[in-house]
Amino acid sequence: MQGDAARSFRDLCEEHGIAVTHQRQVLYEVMRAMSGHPSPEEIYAGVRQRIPTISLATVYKNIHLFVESGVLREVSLHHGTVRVEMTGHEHHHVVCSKCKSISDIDESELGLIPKQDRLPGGFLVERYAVDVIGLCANCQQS
Amino acid sequence: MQGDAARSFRDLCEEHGIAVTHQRQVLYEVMRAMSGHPSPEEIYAGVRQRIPTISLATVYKNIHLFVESGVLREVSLHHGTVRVEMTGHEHHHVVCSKCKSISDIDESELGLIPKQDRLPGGFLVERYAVDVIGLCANCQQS
DNA sequence: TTGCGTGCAAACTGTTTGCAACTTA
DNA sequence: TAAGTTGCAAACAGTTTGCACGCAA
Repeated sequence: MQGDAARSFRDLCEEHGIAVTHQRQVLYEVMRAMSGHPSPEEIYAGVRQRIPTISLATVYKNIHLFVESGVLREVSLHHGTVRVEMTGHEHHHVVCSKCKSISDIDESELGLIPKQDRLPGGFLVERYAVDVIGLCANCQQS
Repeated sequence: MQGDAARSFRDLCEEHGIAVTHQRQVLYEVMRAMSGHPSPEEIYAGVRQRIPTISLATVYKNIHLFVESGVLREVSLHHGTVRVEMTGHEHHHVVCSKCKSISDIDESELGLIPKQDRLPGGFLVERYAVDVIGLCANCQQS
């Protein structure tokens, strides 16, 4: 397992021509293990458990690098800080407008979205990001 | 026209129990006249043409107020700063992942999205916000 | 008149940058 | 060894807050 993850990360770096450093490897593993949509601070806290001397600046620099490489995806969720998630299976987000909690929803649960590859005007579609906004079960009570 | 806008703004304030100040009225009119998804700074710049002494803090405070009242909607678009838009006809957003430009797209142009009022788990849906992410015509050339 | 709203300045938060020391390839 | 990466500290941008004064109701 460890071996597999290490290998694929090594490959990933090779693909994108970036160096394999201890920090990056741990960052990657920590983010893999984190569910949800962690903020840079949360990732920083996680990595610090294994590399106490890591700098927040390094975390930011590598988050950007990973986003550019396509390892991470930047998620835009009516939030104050940056949130990221590992790129993986297609899903969308359910956001409570009151408590701001976020959960994932599978595309199949949402009902099929009629996707177009190209929009009038020549826009080339990469993906659709759907946020379902409303009230979660808890917040409906108040 | 002027009269209508002033009247409806007055009503809006009454509905929400907030005072009608000169600043708020101008803010509202300026934002109405702005197309797209202005940032607080842009709104500030616009209002300053008519009230040069207005404070940025006032702009922020009233943006929050308007968002809470439902006059404005906070838009979440892979951007560094807050963006808002007037609430009005339903539309979604097309975002270029390279140059970060944003344009609106009407729901009808997008193809129908099968909307549910409730999601498994009891989540009560208010609305769907769809971001179509990809490359605009310009950015495809490079 | 009373309380809400404004403007100012200072504080804060999240993020970015410059640079010397150190690792990776 | 050369190029890329790290950690630190300082700089920044956007946003928020506290408070005295002023205006709407």
